[in-house]
Amino acid sequence: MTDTVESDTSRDPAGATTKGTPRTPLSRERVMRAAVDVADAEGIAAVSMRRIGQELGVEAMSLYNHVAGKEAMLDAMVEQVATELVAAVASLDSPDPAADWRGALRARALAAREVMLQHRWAPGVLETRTTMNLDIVRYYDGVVGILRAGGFSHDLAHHSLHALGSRVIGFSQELFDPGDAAAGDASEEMLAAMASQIPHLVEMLGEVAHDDPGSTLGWCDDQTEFEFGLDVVLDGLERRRASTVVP
Amino acid sequence: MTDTVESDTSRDPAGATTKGTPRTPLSRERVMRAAVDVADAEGIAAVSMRRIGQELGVEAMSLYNHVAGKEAMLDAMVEQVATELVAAVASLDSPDPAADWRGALRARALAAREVMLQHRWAPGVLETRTTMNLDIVRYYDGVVGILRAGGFSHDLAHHSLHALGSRVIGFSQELFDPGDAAAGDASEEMLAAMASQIPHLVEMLGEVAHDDPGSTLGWCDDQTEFEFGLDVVLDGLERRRASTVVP
DNA sequence: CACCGTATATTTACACCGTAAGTTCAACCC
DNA sequence: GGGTTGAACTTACGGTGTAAATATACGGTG
Repeated sequence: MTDTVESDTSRDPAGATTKGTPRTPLSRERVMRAAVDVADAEGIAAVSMRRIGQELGVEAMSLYNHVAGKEAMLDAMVEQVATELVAAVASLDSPDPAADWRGALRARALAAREVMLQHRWAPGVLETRTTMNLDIVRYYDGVVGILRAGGFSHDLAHHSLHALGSRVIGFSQELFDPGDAAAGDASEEMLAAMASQIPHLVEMLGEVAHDDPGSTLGWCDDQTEFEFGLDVVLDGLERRRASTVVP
Repeated sequence: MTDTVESDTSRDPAGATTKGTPRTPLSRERVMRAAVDVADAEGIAAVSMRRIGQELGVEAMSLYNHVAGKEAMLDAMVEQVATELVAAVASLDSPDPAADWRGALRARALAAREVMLQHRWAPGVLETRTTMNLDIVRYYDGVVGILRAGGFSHDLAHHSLHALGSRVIGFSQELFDPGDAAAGDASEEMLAAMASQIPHLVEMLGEVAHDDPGSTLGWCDDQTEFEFGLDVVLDGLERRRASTVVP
């Protein structure tokens, strides 16, 4: 690295040129990091080839030297999340599955959830992937391992995977955020006006809001609800597992 | 309406013109039906303004006379599904919720599922909607009604909604179709090669495939798995409900 | 009948998207 | 130096959604 002749070439963002200055080269690594950063900060919709090229001070087409295309880039993005995911799960001292499969699985799901919360775009992208990702599959393999250790038959383990669905990997889609939706405007009086249409919901909302005043309609604690749902499923599975043990 | 001079103007697909022939006018109704049809037949990706304009023998911009924009069109599309959904639920003689809330809820979810299976694009689109749809909310209201009749507190009913998630509305996303994914190519020997990476999955797959030979890796019966998962959740909820009844 | 307002359809245009193909150019090796 | 090579750039094409201006036909009124 000759120390930058500075013949004004000034601020060429690609990092280069006209003499001597070695352009800091692009790399798959850098591309992927930029893509994930943009997605984290501005949502997956903001991720376009031109946009993340611009992020790196480079033309869109240059990215194609390191990524096969957008679809491949999305694949690599979930790959990155998957890596974080296995890392989070690895550095986790969960209960021995043989003694407490529920605790082990619960810990896993919650660890996964923490990763997912840092990449809110990941669930949506994950769903659109058509090719599987090895790390994700390994994660599921671990889940099956826990179930097996806990005394599940293969068949029941298989059903359990389906029953848990995306919860086991740290998320469960919210159809629409009741906060956003209902709070569109005039939330309360609007709801009152619709009372005849949706009496049960209005009544329920009224009581829940009353019990926990403040933030009128942002009434759902994501974390609480996630854990509740997870526990409900785990309960149901435990019943089934226990009933397979011949008495 | 002069009776169609038929001066050959022939097959102008917009239905009109050059003299007399009354153009069969576009209508929000027709636009929406075309949109849903295209989505059903070719997937949501095929739904573009130009494409569905062409479907109606009309230029893309003409659609804007009947729909505010694409986002509004997607809204209307889920609205259509929601209408089918409430209709399906209405013409349903489910058990009396007061006597059998689980049966009532189960019937509802399965009826909803039947609708969703005819519009496979609907779940995905539903998730992207930011504004709520009245019929959908009404559907949820009915769910709460069943829970209440079954003896759920408002609080527990609320948690239950979250626990059930999208299952109560007839679907639960499959992360990726194990059939498609694993069967990418060389399914079996590839799996054998990965056995060390994902031992539990391979073992499970082996056994399940053995028990139910044929269609090597399309081993998951959607309907069965959906019902299993639904029942697991319903079980867990019943336990919680029962434990709130002071003995 | 002639006219004109109104509603509808079309045309044109723009800014974005992903990406195939061709071109420039700096860095390296002989 | 000359040639090679590979990364970055430029250009171009067909796609998207949609704003704005334009053309067309219909219906009611004089």
